[in-house]
Amino acid sequence: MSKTKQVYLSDDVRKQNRLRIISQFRMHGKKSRTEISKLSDLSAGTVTNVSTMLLDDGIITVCEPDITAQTSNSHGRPRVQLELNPGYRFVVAGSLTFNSISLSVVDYVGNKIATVQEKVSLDNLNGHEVAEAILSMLNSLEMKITPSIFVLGVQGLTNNNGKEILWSPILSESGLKFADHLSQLSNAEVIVANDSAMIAKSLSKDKDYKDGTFAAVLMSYGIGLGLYMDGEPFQGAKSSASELGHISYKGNDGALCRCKKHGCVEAYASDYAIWRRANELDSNTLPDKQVSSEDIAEIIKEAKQGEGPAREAICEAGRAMGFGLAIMFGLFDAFPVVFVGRGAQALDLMQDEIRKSLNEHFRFHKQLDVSFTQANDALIHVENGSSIIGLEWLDQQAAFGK
Amino acid sequence: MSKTKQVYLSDDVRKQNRLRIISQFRMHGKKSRTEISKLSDLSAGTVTNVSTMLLDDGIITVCEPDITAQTSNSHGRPRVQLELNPGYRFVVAGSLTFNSISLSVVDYVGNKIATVQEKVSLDNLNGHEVAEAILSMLNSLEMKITPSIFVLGVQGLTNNNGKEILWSPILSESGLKFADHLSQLSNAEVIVANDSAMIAKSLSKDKDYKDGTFAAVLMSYGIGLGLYMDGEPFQGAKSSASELGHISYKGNDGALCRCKKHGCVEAYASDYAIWRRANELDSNTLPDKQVSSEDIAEIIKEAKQGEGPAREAICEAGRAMGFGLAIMFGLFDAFPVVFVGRGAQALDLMQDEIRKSLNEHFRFHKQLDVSFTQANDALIHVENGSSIIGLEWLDQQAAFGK
DNA sequence: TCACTTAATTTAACCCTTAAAAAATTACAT
DNA sequence: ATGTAATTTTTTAAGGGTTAAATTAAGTGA
Repeated sequence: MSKTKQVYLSDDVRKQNRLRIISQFRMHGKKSRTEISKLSDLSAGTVTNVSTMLLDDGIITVCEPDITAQTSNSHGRPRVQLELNPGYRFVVAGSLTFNSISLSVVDYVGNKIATVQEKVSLDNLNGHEVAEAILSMLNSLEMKITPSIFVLGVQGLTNNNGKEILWSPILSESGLKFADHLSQLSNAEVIVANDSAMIAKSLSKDKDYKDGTFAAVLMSYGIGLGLYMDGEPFQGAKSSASELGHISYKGNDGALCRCKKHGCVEAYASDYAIWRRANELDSNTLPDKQVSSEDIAEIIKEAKQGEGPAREAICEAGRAMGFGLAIMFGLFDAFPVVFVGRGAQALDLMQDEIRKSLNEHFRFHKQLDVSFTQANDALIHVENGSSIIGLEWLDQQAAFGK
Repeated sequence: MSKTKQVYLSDDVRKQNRLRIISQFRMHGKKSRTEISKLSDLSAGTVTNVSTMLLDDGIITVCEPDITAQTSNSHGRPRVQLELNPGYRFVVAGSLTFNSISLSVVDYVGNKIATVQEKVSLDNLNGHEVAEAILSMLNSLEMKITPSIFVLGVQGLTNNNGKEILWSPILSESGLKFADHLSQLSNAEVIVANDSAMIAKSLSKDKDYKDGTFAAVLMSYGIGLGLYMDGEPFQGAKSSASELGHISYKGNDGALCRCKKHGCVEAYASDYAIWRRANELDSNTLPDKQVSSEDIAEIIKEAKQGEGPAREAICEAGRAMGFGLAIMFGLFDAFPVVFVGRGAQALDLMQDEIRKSLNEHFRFHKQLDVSFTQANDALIHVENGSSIIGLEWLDQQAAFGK
């Protein structure tokens, strides 16, 4: 029944309350003790005690009284605003894609204080070399800070523990204990996570999706899926993302997929599939070209102009996607979907096909009222999600000590 | 961040520890204070305090010293065994099927103290009448106890809150707020839950599956699915079970499904589908006959004797099931499956086909080492799972007070 | 300057846990 | 029988945490 050994000693009460107060600052930014007391439902006394400790530990700081705020025109002792101490710890949030590494240094408040991006073909490098590349990029920034944690979004399958890249299209090695490499070199915590899961994490903080149930579908080199149920990320039993891309859409006489089987959703809805179809290439061969954002933009432009192979490619992608969603909604219930990535920019063009296909394949007696939206800048969301993960990890450390 | 308002006040510490101790008795049966202290990781003093309260509240009782246990040949003050008080509260655990209601009265320890089963065609009754039928069956037992909670397993889709039957093949009404009907008449708590979910709950207490990840697949009138991930039941966003039966297996030119669409897994793997195929009927019509256990047993017998329509029906069911599992495993990762119900009795006959189809449709880069087992007596498991749910509810009430 | 208001801190009471001491209850040796 | 050792259970005292209430701090306004 109580699997996880939970101890409700006074000591843990204090730790829980530390986290509670830190979380309030994380959510709301600058707040006075009184406000925190109300928000956290803890007594004023407790907030005073805990804040004193957090101040001592350098986790929060006292804000300079805001001169611009003029007379507060309120009576009584003025509130003293506190906030998370930006310099307490630092997160490196990053994203690894097939041809680039991009990193951001984020302070404890969540401000991005530096960014660096480099074109690198990762498939030539082994785990150790990737780790070295990351650190040398970081060194090039010549910052005087030491990051406490790296969080990296990667395309592909990662282990639930955040330590291994089980498989990734952008790396030659598979089953890579990547975190260990970087961890040893940097002496910091390392978490590797699925890029779509990071996008979903980022979106989950949007007020539209907060505490809700939704899916982020990343349409680019492959089809990624990040799922939130009741505000909590959904993960597979052992590995990261659920596979939407490799649902069998057309059976084994369908188009060739990167996974070497035929008929997967990905073989119709990913960027290479759309490009292949738009260029009227053989659906039984994989294009050896890396499809670029410009290629997709071009196809979308053509598709908008009317009937033709470009339009047909987009529509077929929509039908495959609708099928995949129908299957997923059957297993999970239906929920809003946010499309992200290059392919998502064609959402308005393919939305009708998605819905038609979804309705055709969706089975009875569940509600089917879902909204589709489109989010731009997949990369920003990956980094943002990674940074949130990193900050949450730091909050845990700050609350429960090390 | 902290969505659910969790209060870690001293008051709740006591309540948590009450639950912790109750759970130990629930798991291990008769135990002395000393043993509970070790098991629960609470100090002897706390266990004494809490047990005293639990004894006062009638939640636990002192066991009669076991005369047969002879000299304990141990020095010191003998342990006093305590156990859950069987008479503290009672659960009615039941199962509603298309042609019967079956109920068991279970005491607080978990002993089944009475059972009653009746043939009733539920599709002629409305919610109120079903509730009345249940209570009159209970009255016929002439027991002097008042149940505190009813937990009923039903085929079909139930709401996550356990109060509504959203859709069930055995009832004419849909969107039925069934719990309210029975609750008002009985003045007790009522939970309605999906039958497959109850089967999975029951199996989750087996040592083979405890704390694990597995699926219970009920093959009978339809295809039911009960899922456990890391020892926790998986539910859809709003409604109960995930749908394995209505995954599109053959596309819209496939066999007719009860859901009025074509090509669902259920249209090949459910008992009516197997019967239809074995009897070489048109796959575009639904048999109006309710297939019985005997019908299925007969088909299995024939299938064992060699090639022919019976054998082919079973194999086709296996292929459909394998396809459904492949889809599911893609989304959730692969895990052991327990087959239950009439159709499951053909597991040995269809296992090869399931695995072949599974391997064919399962997509790359996830482990695929799953065990298939077969559990008999679906009904027993439904009732057992329901009873566990009821007892857990009572434990919560006992710990946190009302 | 004084009354008034609001924020933050301190105080006193209370709850719960634990470790240690005490009490209870038995086995066994003499 | 009786005393000693062993073991379980209860009691006690100390310690940590929380809260409500009282107090102190720090402003506004007349």
